[in-house]
Amino acid sequence: MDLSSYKSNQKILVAVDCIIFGFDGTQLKALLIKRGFEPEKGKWSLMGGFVGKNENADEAAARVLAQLTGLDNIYMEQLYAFTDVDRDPAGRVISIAYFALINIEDYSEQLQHDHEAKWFPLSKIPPLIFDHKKMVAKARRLLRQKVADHPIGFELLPEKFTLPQLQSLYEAIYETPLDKRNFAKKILSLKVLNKLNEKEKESSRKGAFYYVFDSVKYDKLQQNGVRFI
Amino acid sequence: MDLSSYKSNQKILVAVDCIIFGFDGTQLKALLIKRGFEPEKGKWSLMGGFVGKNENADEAAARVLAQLTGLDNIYMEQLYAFTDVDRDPAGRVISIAYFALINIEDYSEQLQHDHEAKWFPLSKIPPLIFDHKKMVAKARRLLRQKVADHPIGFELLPEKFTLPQLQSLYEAIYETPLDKRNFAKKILSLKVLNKLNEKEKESSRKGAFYYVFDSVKYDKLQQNGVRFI
DNA sequence: TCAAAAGTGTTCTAGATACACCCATGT
DNA sequence: ACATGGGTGTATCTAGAACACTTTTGA
Repeated sequence: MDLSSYKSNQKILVAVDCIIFGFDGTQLKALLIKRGFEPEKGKWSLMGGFVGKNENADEAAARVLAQLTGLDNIYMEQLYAFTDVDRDPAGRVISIAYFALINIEDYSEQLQHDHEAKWFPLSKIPPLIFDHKKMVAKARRLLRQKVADHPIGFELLPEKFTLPQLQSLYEAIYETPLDKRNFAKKILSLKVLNKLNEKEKESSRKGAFYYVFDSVKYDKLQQNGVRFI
Repeated sequence: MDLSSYKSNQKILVAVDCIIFGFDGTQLKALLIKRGFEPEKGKWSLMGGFVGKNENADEAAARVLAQLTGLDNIYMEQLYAFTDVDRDPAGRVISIAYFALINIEDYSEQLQHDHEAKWFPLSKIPPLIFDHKKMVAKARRLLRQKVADHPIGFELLPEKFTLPQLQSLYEAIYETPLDKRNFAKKILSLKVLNKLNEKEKESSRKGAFYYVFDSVKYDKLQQNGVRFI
């Protein structure tokens, strides 16, 4: 804190913007909305909102996210505060960006229409307003980094998932093919997945066993430090 | 952004606080100041200040840091935005925390007195105001993480440093002893240090060769991804 | 000559990578 | 019967960990 009194300092609008990632089985996607008001009305944008009087930024981000997706209890994390003086042409607004991971299937079509929202593959993000492109890029870097040693990839999948699904997810995140033998070996060696006695039969004749993430086993491991990939 | 107009939303004071790390050859330390104004006057605190009308948070943090240390061009990075509603009892203030690494020798005694500032070993941080303790803890986690794959440890040392000095630094950061043979092997295998034909003779009879970090060599390596430790 | 820190090499182990075939099933 | 994707094991290589003695030199 500096020596000047609180009163003489300038107050600033504080917003949150959410980079919402989803995975459709093949591609990693981000949820964008068509901005409904000026400035930049009609342009693609991240979902955002202002931090209110009686909430912190985490709460504001959760509120904004619930508004758009109808979902609660989403995995979410603060990414970075974007504070450039002219980032918003309409006035001095800083934005605290959050990144969120959701299971794309949980997201209702209805809300998609209500908000003119759309999922875009990361390779096909349209031009975005303000500094939102930077936000997406930063979120993507954090996702890669995080997913290597935290069990957050599962947030992007249904509760029950198959190893091939999980592998596709990692391949999408890292944009690189992985060897399925080595992948299975590595993931299963962590012993944080429980195999179910049930197969997913949509995508192959043979069917692939479902697994679920076991957070209790993970927590026990956690002490040391885990590498997921 | 949300549908409500900009005007109806609440503006908030935005501060920056700096966690300043230094290394004295043995211990990792943080620079704290005795707060000179209310609330909490006289308590230990991080160095901070408000974000002004015509600067972004990075600039504000650099300004604050220069005020306290007289130093420019310091390694600095945004850490996290702390936004809890009641974090500052005097009003709604959010704080964007920065962490900075300085060479402790560059820091003048004079300024230390001017600001009633003092270096504290991380194991002996006194009670701090507001949420500053959380800030320090978070900064420390980031330092450990960062230093593993970015060449920032050097920021804490003089330009010329010896391998034993560098090793002590890593030992202080990770709070664990390291094997000097393995350490030297690993660090030198990166080939980003240049050995000088000159020895540091203070701390031993034999003397230890000085090295300097070669950022050009590092940049070439950088493409791939490096692990420092 | 001895105390104190610097410097240096080898072996072992574990994890990462590369790689190819059989299995189950629906059509 | 065959096409499709699922599942599995082994050999090799590389990086990290463990470990002890010699060198230099000022006092």
